[in-house]
Amino acid sequence: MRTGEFFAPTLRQVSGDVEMASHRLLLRGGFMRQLAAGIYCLLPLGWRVVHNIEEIVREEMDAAGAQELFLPTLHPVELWEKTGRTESWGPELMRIRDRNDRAFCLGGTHEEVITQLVASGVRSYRELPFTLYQIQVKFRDEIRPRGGMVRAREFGMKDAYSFDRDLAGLDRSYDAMVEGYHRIMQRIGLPYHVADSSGEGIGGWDTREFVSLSEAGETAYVRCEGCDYHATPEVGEISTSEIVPSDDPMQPLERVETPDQRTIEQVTAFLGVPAQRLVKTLIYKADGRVVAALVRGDRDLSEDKLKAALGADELVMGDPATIERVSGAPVGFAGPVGIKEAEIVADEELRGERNFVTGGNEADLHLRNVNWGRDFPEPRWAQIRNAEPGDPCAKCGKPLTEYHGIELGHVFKLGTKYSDPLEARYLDEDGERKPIIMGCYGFGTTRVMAAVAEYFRDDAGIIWPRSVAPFDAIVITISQDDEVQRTLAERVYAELRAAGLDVLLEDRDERPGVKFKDADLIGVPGQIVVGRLAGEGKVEVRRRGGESTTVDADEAVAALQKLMADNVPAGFRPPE
RNA sequence: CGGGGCGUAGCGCAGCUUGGCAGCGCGCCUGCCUUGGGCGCAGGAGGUCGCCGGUUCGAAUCCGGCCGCCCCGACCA
Repeated sequence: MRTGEFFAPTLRQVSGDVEMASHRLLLRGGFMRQLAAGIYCLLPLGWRVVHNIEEIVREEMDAAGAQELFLPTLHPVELWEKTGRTESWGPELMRIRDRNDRAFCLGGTHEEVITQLVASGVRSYRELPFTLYQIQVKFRDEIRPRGGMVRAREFGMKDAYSFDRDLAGLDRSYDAMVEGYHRIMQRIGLPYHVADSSGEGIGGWDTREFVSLSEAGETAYVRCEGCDYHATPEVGEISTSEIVPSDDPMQPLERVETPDQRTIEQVTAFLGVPAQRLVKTLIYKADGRVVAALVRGDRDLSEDKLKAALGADELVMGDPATIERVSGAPVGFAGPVGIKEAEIVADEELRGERNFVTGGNEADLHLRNVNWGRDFPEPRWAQIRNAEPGDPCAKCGKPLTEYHGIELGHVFKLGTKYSDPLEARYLDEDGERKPIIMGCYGFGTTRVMAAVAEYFRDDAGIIWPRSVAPFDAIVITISQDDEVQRTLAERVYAELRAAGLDVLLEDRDERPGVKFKDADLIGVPGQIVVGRLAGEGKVEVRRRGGESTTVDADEAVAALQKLMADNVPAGFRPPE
């Protein structure tokens, strides 16, 4: 391909509004253009990168035994109603209507469609197990898209679904997918971690995320340096062995007027008490019954952990009416003392706390020197708070640290969450009809492009790993007017292509600086410069972000292949 | 959804406070010059100032409404 006819409009400047480095570089390099908030055109360069990522994913999915298919983007809304996800997804589900006013949505994921499909095609245990996948566009009406392809409303994703007879089969299918994901990440070359996480909008257990490290990443994770345990804060396990009962004497219970002081910040400021001396009371409904969850004022409640502790299928925040009913006070003053109707679940950490401040279950009232066992019955204890940096690791006791990352892959065991409501069943050898056991496995292909650009870059532009690079190499003439250079460049270009490389020939009549800047910006791994040494038959061979050498034109192909033997330039360090 | 900011030439921006010829840089076109890191000189094209309405002799500028985009925050009692 010749640059003169290749559609890759690079930009010298992009709006100051665009903050994330990968976003800026992908726009500047002509990989993508925005059409609307969170919606992007992939230009030839960007599409080549995504295509390369897709090919790696496709090969590894096939190698793991999965079969590719292609499902519709338009889904009848009734199908989503059957699984209750029109409710749980709410406005994130993109909805449209057809000419007959029939309600459809644009697929944000495909559990419903594929489960219904499989339900209609599987009769017997003899037909199981199998795993299906597709590489498709997904639509999610995100509250706030950001970072270009990091969080878009329309994005590319590979989604796979496994169908098994039983849990043991699911474990095998799941392990095969996890293994495939490791191979995909290794082939792409992006450093990554695997973190325990929660089911979010999909639902399930043994959920893990494949995460690319990035300070610009929008998701926080905790990690144990001691045993390399990684998790999202919502599920990260904290050791409780350090909790010791306080031997502070219990002080007499005190009522304090706190007019209009509802939030933790307000109450700490008003009473002059640090947040860790407060206990906040959060009212939830778990499968319909009311629960009061207690955590220390400076902690975050983990709905995932609370849900697990209660063994609940559904957990939602209490609505204001419920809160007022059980607490007898407007929202903002709930507390455990004298609360009605609600089961009290307290974070284990509170075992070690005495004389804390809670809401008073009366308007404008808080209580000081509250103690469990005396002022309210000993609650049910469970770990229901988010892990934070500094918390001891549950596995080895070392303090957890925090980092940010970009979630690229997410694997779940679903069980019968979708096969039950959609009646995807098979007849087992004992003659019994049983629900198919499912797993699902997502991988964000367009997001990977952004994550790679975020990690592999320098001040001049992107430094693509060979595995996903839009081209293998670019041949640049210093002076396009110089016939010797032009001829030699054409020869090297032809030889590189004959060697099976995907090559750009920079044949524009631009000044050298412009060509170099553009070549660095788009980040093609191999650069061959045909310049003043062309008369001697010599060219310069460079690795973007790496080493360079001057060789005889005859040796250019071999020299380039040697410089590009590694997927990523040796000694590469990410910025910052 | 709450808060903040922005919308002016293909791109990046100034002008708006104090109403009076629509500007700058880059890019683009033509010519000359130049050719190892976003050259130089000369000439030129290119605008419904986001949209609708109002005030005014006169609106990019003031007022109202709408649309779009960006950033921050969001069940924490």
